Amino acid sequence: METSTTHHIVESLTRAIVEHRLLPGSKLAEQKLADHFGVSRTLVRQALFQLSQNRLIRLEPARGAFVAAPSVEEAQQVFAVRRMLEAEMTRAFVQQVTPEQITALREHIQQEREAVTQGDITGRTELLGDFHVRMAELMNNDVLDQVLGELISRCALITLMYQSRNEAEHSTDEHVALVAAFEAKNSDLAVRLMHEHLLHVEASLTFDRKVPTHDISLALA
Amino acid sequence: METSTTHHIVESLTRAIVEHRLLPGSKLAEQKLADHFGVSRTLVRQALFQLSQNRLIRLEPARGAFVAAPSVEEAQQVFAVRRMLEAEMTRAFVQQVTPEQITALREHIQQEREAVTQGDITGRTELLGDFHVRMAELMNNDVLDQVLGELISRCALITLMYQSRNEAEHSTDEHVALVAAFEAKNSDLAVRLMHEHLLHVEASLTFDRKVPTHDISLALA
DNA sequence: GTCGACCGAAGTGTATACAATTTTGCTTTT
DNA sequence: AAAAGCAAAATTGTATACACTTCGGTCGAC
Repeated sequence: METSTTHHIVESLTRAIVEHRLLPGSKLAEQKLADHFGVSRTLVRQALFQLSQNRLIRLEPARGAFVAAPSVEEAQQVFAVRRMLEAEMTRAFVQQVTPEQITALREHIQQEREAVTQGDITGRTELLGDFHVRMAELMNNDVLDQVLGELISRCALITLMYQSRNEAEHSTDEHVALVAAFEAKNSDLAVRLMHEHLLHVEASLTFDRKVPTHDISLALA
Repeated sequence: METSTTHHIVESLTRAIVEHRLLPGSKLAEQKLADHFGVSRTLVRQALFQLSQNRLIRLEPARGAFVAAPSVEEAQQVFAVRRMLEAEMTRAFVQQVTPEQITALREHIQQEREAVTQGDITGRTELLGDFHVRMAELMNNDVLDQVLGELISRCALITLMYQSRNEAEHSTDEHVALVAAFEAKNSDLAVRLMHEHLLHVEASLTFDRKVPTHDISLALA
């Protein structure tokens, strides 16, 4: 199962949603997608089901698929879980971090800076989230990667909608401070910095800008 | 989408796997399942895909679906994540716990005891895991429920395989101690007890009993 | 006797056909 | 003119048909 064709459709739709070429609330009609990708509805339906598991779209019985519009509230819940999980992850990370890993994280931060200065909004959002996933990867725990990866991708949409350039720069600075604490093997400091970092990112999202939507009842609520 | 028929198939297969009527490694042929449930392969495939997302089965391209045989190693990774997440969850829980919630947890523990004394292995495993999910539910964070629920169901299979009655009784006793710490609002103690509790459960799983399997290459390895 | 190639059966992957439901727009009624 | 009802079109849900891959076994070469 799990063919590469279906995967390609998932990737393509994911990019479109994350890059806001498809706005929250948009209807995703199966036949139109099938025509566009040159496949049958079968594969499109597989892809849509997978996207619904990633919370990028919403499936309504007999009505179809719609691009998800994650609420700020939902993002706050995700951040609450991230703070719980990543605080302890950070503590464990500091205890087993190696100089090579420090170097790798610093290289990652360099990429973040480039994306921020170049105004690559999608790239910077992805890289800023990936910093945390990189940490998880370095701990040799596949389950941890996966859980954290899900959490981060789950609020990627809303982060994209709400995060400004200044806030992105601030995040990168906080990543720098975190790595310094890792290098100093100061786990208490690292945990505190991580906790505050996540609070800052969350706080930057609560500015209630208008969320574009096609769902009338939601737009008028 | 997401029809009730597909859901029924998922539930039915889940029970069969969790109750060990289908052993790890067993092949799940689409047509046989379709005949059994009186539906087409289409719905069976949807159900199988969903089960693969829950890690209850493994899908191999062009080869089919097989009941998962989670390794002890994988379970250990899940427990490592649970310790991270639940330690902090416990801290937050104690800060906002109410007397009614204490009562509700004690009632839950009573159910655990009944399942243990009656030798209801499936029931006790589910209830022992549910204690942790109940805590998550009481925190009004849907994302937390869901993430923790996934983690717990993910090692339900292996817990069932490896946990003895004595170990189950021990778990219940630890739940009692935890609730006492909640009631005393002693968050440091509660966090420590939770951490140790999860270590104990994990330790009880590492006895390397033989895992029944139909996968020859794995059986001979 | 063992190894390898080929062929048939079985099973999965994809497309298409058909059924059921929803949506839409027109007509009718008040 | 607005609302309700109805019928056709569009869309989703399910089944089936067909293509392609894998698996087992037999036959033949060495």
